[in-house]
Parts: sequence; structure tokens; C-alpha cells
Amino acid sequence: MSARVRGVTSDAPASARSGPSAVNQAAREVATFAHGKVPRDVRVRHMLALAEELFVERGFTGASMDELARRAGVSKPMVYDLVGTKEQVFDACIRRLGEELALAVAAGVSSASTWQDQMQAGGLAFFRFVADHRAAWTVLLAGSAQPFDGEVGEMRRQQRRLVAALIAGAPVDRSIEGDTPVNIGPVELDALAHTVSGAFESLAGWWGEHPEVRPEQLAEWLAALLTPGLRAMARDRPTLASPEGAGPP
Amino acid sequence: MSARVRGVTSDAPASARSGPSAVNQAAREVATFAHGKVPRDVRVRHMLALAEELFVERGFTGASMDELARRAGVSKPMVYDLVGTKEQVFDACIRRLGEELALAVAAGVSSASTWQDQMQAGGLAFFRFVADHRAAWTVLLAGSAQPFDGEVGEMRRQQRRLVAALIAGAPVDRSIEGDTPVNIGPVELDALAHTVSGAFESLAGWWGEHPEVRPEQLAEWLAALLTPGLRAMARDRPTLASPEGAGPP
DNA sequence: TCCACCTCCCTACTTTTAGTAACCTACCGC
DNA sequence: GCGGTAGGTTACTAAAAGTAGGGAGGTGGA
Repeated sequence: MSARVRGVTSDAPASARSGPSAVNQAAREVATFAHGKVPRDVRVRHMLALAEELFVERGFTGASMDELARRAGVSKPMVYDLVGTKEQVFDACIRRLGEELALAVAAGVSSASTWQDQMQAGGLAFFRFVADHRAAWTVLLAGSAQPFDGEVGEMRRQQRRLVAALIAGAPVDRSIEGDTPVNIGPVELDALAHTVSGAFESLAGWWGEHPEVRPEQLAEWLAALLTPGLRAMARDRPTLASPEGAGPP
Repeated sequence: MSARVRGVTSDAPASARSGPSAVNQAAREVATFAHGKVPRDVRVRHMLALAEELFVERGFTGASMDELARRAGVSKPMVYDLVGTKEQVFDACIRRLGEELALAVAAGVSSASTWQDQMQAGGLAFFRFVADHRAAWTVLLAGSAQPFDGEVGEMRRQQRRLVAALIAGAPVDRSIEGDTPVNIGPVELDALAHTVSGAFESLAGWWGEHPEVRPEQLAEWLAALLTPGLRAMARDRPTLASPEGAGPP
């Protein structure tokens, strides 16, 4: 709304990794500029790292912009000028972590060649990522606070596009069961992507209370749960459209 | 925290239904007491109905206790005395709607007898409920704002217990595939409940953007997706435990 | 009859926090 | 020297959560 937010949208070289080390690195970078004045992008990196840490520590409502300013060692208007409003900062954190996750999953998927292996490798990458960023994942990606449906939804849509691509990729260059091509309709494909993503996310949530399970087991187990149904769908192609000519009674 | 909240925990006769009609009914009931003084439980019902409406309208952070007091026609300390803090009010709304949902799903499940029919009937009841309470479901049950993991988690655990019971019920009195009993381990059963619930919830979220699909189609389609995997799990019993003697590399 | 007490209810605060207005200062190119 | 700009601050406003402390009116008992 405020017209003067120079914002944080066009920076973020996607190079930063999350975690306390990111904060320290950014802090060191800031410290090299001795007498107060620090270049904009350096401050922004530092503040985003601090913000992620803060949100993960305290949650969205629990975190305050004053606290962020204090930790960054600047005054509040600086915060607003550099990274915008609280929601925008939260959005930026979500987006950064979401991109990191999408990258990890994509790497996992592309490391395999068959349909099932891709699903399992992608799932494994997903679970490993969650394990490595449990707290951040919970706060930023799993716990979709309402005002941020935009951003969280965005990221999830991205995740689901990946899943959809994974499932849809089958028809072009390979097949599900020997020779059955997967030409599910686009509507069903979209629904499938959401459903499968939801299953993964939920299982990751459950995993939080059962840390003794290893991610490989999770990925394999979930693949075992989903694969037969996907195969069956590829075979039978059930539709989500209303039966033709069968209006409501 | 405040010791003097008389709260809302032990009332709620579970008779109230949600929606604007509930608000109007409660308001009429309040209006019968002419000169200000209104019995406690009547006010509480009214305020909870108004609160749900307000949260659904504006979301958690967007809703204010001042506004709630204004709408209820009382002063703010009354609100705090009657229904506690903002989070407690939100919790109460979540709990009420969650109980209504659990009841609806349980009714659906118990209307069927075979394993697959139960799953489909329960799913249908779930989707119908979501359709009938879309906005409230989104705000109160789907969009788990972080501070309320307790309540939302509670309700979801309840939902998942239902799903788990549905799956676990199979071994005692019926079988999945002719004669194969379903004695999946308790850990796997719990994971299964979470995963399946997550799939349902995600699909319901997707449905919000595709209202043309009918709930019967959704339930049938999702059952078609999940059933083969569940059958396979009952047959092969894949485990989530680490392979014995296979420590991390 | 009078008194203690309980229920319902209000005005008027305190504190915290998001967000902003207006100003300052040093350096950099010219 | 000098204007413009990047980096920065103090000091505010507005809104909202939650509380302190009190008051009116009815009810039961002595």
C-alpha cells in the first residue's frame, strides 16, 4: 500500500542459505563496514536472515518489528525502508525457504529416471529438507497463517506444480506400467498434485512427533501407499466431472 | 494465564449450529431480556456466534476484541469475563466447528458397512460439510494459525483418530480383501491416519477453486486414489521402522 | 427492615506494537 | 564550494490487547 517501499522483491540472489550460520555470515559482512553506513543489499540480506530466525523463534504474531530492528542494530524506519511491512518480511522469508525447498525436491526428482524412482527420490529430498529445517518449515511453510495465504499458497502451488509435472511428465517420455501412458485430464492432474502434496506435508507433520523414523523409510512407505492408486488412475482414468446429463435430483 | 477467567470451557451444549442464523437466534434470545441484564450463558452463546462470524469475516488478526464487544453491544471487560482472551475465543470457535465436523463424518461413516463404503461415505460427509461451511472451515480448521496449533492440532488429531479407527476397524469385524485382515502396526496406522486426512484436507482446499465438481465425485475419486494403496499396505505391510541392524552409514 | 453479597456491567486506564513524518549528515560527482 | 542522494535517526500516531476498580440492582437471611 505504501508507495515508497523499495522492497525486497528484486534482490535475493537465491544464494543465501538459512540457519544461524546465514545470520552470522550476514552479520560479519555488515561488520566490515565500520562507521555505520552499510550498503543496502548487505543490510537487506542481514535483516532477512535475522527475520527468519526471529519468526522461527517466536512465530509471526510473537515476533515484533521493534525486536527485529533492535537485533539488526538499526532503527525501525530502516527496517520498513529495507524490507517493508511485517507481512512483506514474512512473505519474503516464506518465498526464500520455498524456493530452497523446490530446488531440493527438483534436484531429487531429476536424479532418478523412472516414474516411481522420481517420486521416491523427490519425496526423500522433501523429507530430508524438512528434517534439516524442521522449525522453519513448521513456521513458514506448514503453518499457513491466514493473512499469508497469498504467499504460502504461492509456494505450495509451486510445489504442486512440481508434483503435477512429475506425474504429467510420464506421458511424454515414459510410461507408468510398461506401456500405459498417463494422460489424465488436466483437472484431475491438478487435483492429484494437490492431494499428493497434502499427503506429503501431512506425513512430514506426523514425522515431527516420530523422529526415530528415517526419511528413506518415509519416502519408501509413502510411495508404496500412493503408487498403486496412481497406477490404477492411469489405467481407469476416473473423472471428477459430473456424470453427463445427471443433474442434481 | 489470568486466574479469573470463568471461561467457556464447560458450557457449549453442542446444540448450537453455526452460520448467521445462529447469530440471529442468539441475538433474539438476548433481546428477550429487556433491561440490560442478560444471563451469562445466553450472552456466551451470543458472543461465540458473533465471534465465529467475525473471525470468518476478517480472519484472526483482522478481527478485534473491540469490534466483537461493539457487535455484542457490551463493553470489553464483559467480553473478557465471558469468553476469555482472543486466543481462547478462537479456540472455542475451532473446537465447536471441529466437533460439528467430527460428528458429521462419524455419522457418514457409520451409515456404511464395508470398509470401502465407509471411507467413501465418510469422505462424502466431510466434503459436504466443507461445502456447507466453506468460509468457516478455511479460517478455523484449514488455516492453522500458529499460536493455535494446540486447538487445531487437537481437532485434527480427532479427525485422524476417526480415520485411524476406520482403517483399524477393519481387522476386528471385516477384511479388506476377502480374507486378508488388516493388522498394520500402530505406528503405521497413525501415520496412515495423518496422511489420509492430509489428502482429504488438501483436496478440499483444491475444491475451493473448482466448485463445479460435485462432492460425490470428489469422494469417489479420492477413494479410488487411496484404496489400492491401502489394500496393498494391508497385503504387504511395509514398515516405517529402520531396517534392523542397519545403522546410518 | 436492613444488611451482606452476588451477578451483571461500565468507564477509564496501561502497555505494546505496527507504521509514519520529518529531519539529519556525510560523501560523491561536478 | 555545492547540490543531490544514500543511509540513518528521533519522535510521533493509531490501534488494539488486556486490566483495575468500581457501581447498580436484586436476593436471601437476621
